[in-house]
Amino acid sequence: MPDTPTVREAAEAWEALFRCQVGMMRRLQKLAEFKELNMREYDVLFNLGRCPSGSSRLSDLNEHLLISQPSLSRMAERLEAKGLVERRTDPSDQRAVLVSLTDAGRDLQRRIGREHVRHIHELLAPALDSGEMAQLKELTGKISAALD
Amino acid sequence: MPDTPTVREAAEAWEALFRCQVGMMRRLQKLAEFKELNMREYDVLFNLGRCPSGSSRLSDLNEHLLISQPSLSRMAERLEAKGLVERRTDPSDQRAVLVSLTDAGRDLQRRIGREHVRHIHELLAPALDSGEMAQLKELTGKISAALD
DNA sequence: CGCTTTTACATGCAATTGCATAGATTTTCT
DNA sequence: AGAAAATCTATGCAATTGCATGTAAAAGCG
Repeated sequence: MPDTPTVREAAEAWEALFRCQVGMMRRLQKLAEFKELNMREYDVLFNLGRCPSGSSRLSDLNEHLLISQPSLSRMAERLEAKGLVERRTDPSDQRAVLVSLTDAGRDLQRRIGREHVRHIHELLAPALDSGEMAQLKELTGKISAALD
Repeated sequence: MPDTPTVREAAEAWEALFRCQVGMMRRLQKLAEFKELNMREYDVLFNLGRCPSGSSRLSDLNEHLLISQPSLSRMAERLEAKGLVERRTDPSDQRAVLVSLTDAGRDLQRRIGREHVRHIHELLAPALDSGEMAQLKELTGKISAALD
């Protein structure tokens, strides 16, 4: 029967997850697709890409990232300078800035994304079978859900 | 029967794991235990703490971290200046630098570690039961193993 | 409605980071 | 052994980051 976890069990599960993430990241970061855009910047484009409305406030975007608010503010500036995103004041809240992908940004995100996904598959497929992938997705999904 | 995973299944599992990690990190980073030492620095002390020999080459240490080699080199400098680690040339390889925890470093790592583990438990326990923790540990462990 | 508090983003500035490279040692190869 | 290649760390330097703070707009409140 599912027992309530001990501190040790939680710590060991987290450590394993963390190490796994570091190991994956170390390999993924070096790949060619992140030559022109590093993972942090790609992550911004990726998050914008899956915005239902097509645009997002900087502050909302920031919730999904590990970087600080000032850092994101400046990254948005740089991405705009590269022509990958557009920034405009939110008409319904003059304080806020809405960011959205330009066509070039969307293209680049997709191009990098395809390579990225291919490499993820290469790294994970030897380790887990189809059922285990589903388990991992479910377990980590539960944690994310519990954090909100 | 365990099927070989599709690209999509791998991508979804990875995305779920990644999001989970970001969510956890965002919460953990802000906590009081990382006021005097940020997570990256703590991670260095943590890795040194579990070195069987008590010390590690910078380059070996670097394998477990996401930061670059020059960045670790300078972080070691700063940690030494804070009296948390010691650095000495590896007698068996004059190029290498062995880093080890000082007593103060070990104490600080343990003190932070206790709080950290407590908070990890607080975040994870509502999400997963004991058996699920074990599953998560095993799945992520398999991935880490496959990466080597 | 005025006044305080909160929220959202930008900016000054010092600290940290990564890239490219150098310096020193070890390893490999012939 | 001797030359060439690989390995390990350090450093110059520009770019990025975070912290503290500033500015402007919105929300809350008596």
